[in-house]
Amino acid sequence: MEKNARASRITIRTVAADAGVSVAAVSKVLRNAYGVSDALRENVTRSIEKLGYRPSTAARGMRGRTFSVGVLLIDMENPFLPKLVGGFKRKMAEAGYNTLIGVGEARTHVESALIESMIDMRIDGLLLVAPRIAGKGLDQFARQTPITVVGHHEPDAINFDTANVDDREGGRLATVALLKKGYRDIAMISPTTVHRRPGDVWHEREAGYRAALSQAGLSHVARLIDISERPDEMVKQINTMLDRSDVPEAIFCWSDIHGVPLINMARKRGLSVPGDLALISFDNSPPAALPLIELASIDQAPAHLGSIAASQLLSRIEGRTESSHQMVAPVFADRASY
Amino acid sequence: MEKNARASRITIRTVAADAGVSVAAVSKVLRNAYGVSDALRENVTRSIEKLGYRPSTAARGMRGRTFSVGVLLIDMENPFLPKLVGGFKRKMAEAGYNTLIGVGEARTHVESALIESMIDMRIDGLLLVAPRIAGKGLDQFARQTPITVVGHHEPDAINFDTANVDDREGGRLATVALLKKGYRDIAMISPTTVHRRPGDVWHEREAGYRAALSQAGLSHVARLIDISERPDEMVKQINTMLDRSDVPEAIFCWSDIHGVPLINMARKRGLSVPGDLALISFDNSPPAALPLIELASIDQAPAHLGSIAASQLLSRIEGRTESSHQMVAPVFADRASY
DNA sequence: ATGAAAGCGCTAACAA
DNA sequence: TTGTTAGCGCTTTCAT
Repeated sequence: MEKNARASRITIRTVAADAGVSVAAVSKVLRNAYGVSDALRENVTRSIEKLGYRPSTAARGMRGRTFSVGVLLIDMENPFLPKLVGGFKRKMAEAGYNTLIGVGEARTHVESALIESMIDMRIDGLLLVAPRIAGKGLDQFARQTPITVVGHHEPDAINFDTANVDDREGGRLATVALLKKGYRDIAMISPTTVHRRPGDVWHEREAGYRAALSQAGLSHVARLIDISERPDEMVKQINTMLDRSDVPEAIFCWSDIHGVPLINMARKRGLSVPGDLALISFDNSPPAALPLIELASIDQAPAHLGSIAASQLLSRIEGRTESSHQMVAPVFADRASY
Repeated sequence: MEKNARASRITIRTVAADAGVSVAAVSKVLRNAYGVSDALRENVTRSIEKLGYRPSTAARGMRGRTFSVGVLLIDMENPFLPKLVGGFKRKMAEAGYNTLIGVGEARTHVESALIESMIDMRIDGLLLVAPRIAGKGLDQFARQTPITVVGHHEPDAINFDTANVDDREGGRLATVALLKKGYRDIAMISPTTVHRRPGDVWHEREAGYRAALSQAGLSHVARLIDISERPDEMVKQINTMLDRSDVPEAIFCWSDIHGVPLINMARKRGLSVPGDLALISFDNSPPAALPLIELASIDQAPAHLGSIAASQLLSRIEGRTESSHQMVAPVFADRASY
């Protein structure tokens, strides 16, 4: 450290000296520990405020809790995420916890590094949002810190919790809505080629799509159209699809990430949505609701989901060991795109 | 801690024992410190890898660096931010630093709590993006950790650095573009009533707007239209504005946050943009580029800005004490909205 | 070149 | 109820 001239810190010892008590006494007041007289508490509190003392999280982390939790986001660009994080953060704040966020960039080694780094900082728990790491990898980390996962189903996991929208039901809702309008040629757009693992949300959404078709006796029309996660490739793929002669009547798109560009590009080509192409998507992110877009979408109630995840994490931190796997009901954001 | 059965940690002592050396030796290898033989280094490195040892950031923070930096974001919703953070994060990662993000919600006390919490975790430096805290408040924090500020001008600050787009020039560019098209009745939309402090970006953008009008001999037409930061109020205000009989010919909007809803609502009402209303905005965030929106906007080169901020922070961490205040040139993202 | 030992700022037994 | 004290996992003199 080049410059150690940075304001010399006020430590627990400074406070103890000022209040004329032991450091243990100050520590107890800090932690609301049992067995402190009102007089002592008040005395210490006064000193703390007078000196503007703040306990060092780093030092606390070496023994007890840091009262900080981490969130690992798959990326920052998905406009669906802010509300999720907001709901989580609010609930954690009520319980006195700070929320720190890391971005995993959908790359497993970035994710691992970040998770390890947060564990090494002694955060008290971790929320993973649509992590690439799954199964045994998660279990491994769950041994080191309480973990809740959102955006990935793993109903049999016992060492960590999950909170998800019922993705299957969401896929079913969307498909049924299209069927009710009389569409029969209904395709689904989804990343079908990369990173497929059981528990991934697009598996579930696809299952709902197939279930709805099946129930309508239309299993044979099921058609999956692959889409890349890279923006430039995605644009190409959408163009290719729209160029073809067999453009579906209706499309259920696994996420607004792809649904919003699709509706934009289709209309820009002069296609009428829903006239020439009906479209329902997933996530109900803010862009889908823009007046010029009006894309029908399945809402995940993200703030609520975040709040549930926070509750799970809090109780894990408090010592719960049985796993909790929660699902919330999707809500159809009905708009004129189908 | 209820459950301390969590896998007992591999510490520096475990490694030292395994390698048959002292903890000091291991620490030196860890930090690439001076005076370690190749044999010892290799020996220790082998043990570290064999045991899968990772140093505790919390413990490190008590003495040396944590190799983690914090980012304080004003919010997560602004689609302009991800690229900024991405550029910053990439550069910091190259230098071996981890990036942790906090969200200040545009509320000074949330910001303070978060900054303090990050300082208490012993992060090595801090990037503040459009903070509400300014001036002396920033100086106070800058005494405790290296700080770089983006999205807020404070060219005279000596204890921290700033990196910004030339907001004034951006405002000028936008206004000149409107003037060149022949518009004369050009208004600016900006939050004029709340939280105004010198250095805020909208001051600068407004100055550029006024400068352009002035140069065209049109100072007298300058008209500021206030806009709220709360989404619901904002919608009301835009409706009110569009209801009036004196809707401007052209509008320079301080940010896409408001420009995107505006162009949506205007067109939804049947107004042609640019036919009935010309519009140029600021930030060039992804929604502005959507085919159905095509909103001309001033680009801040956010990834570059983030990268510059990272360089500043790194050199501060290395001990630089003179301040650095950098500006990058704005780029006009020319689209058919004016 | 290597190691012993004294902290860093806290928490938590344990004593008083 | 309060204080003493032994760590937590590291870094960093200072000896050797």
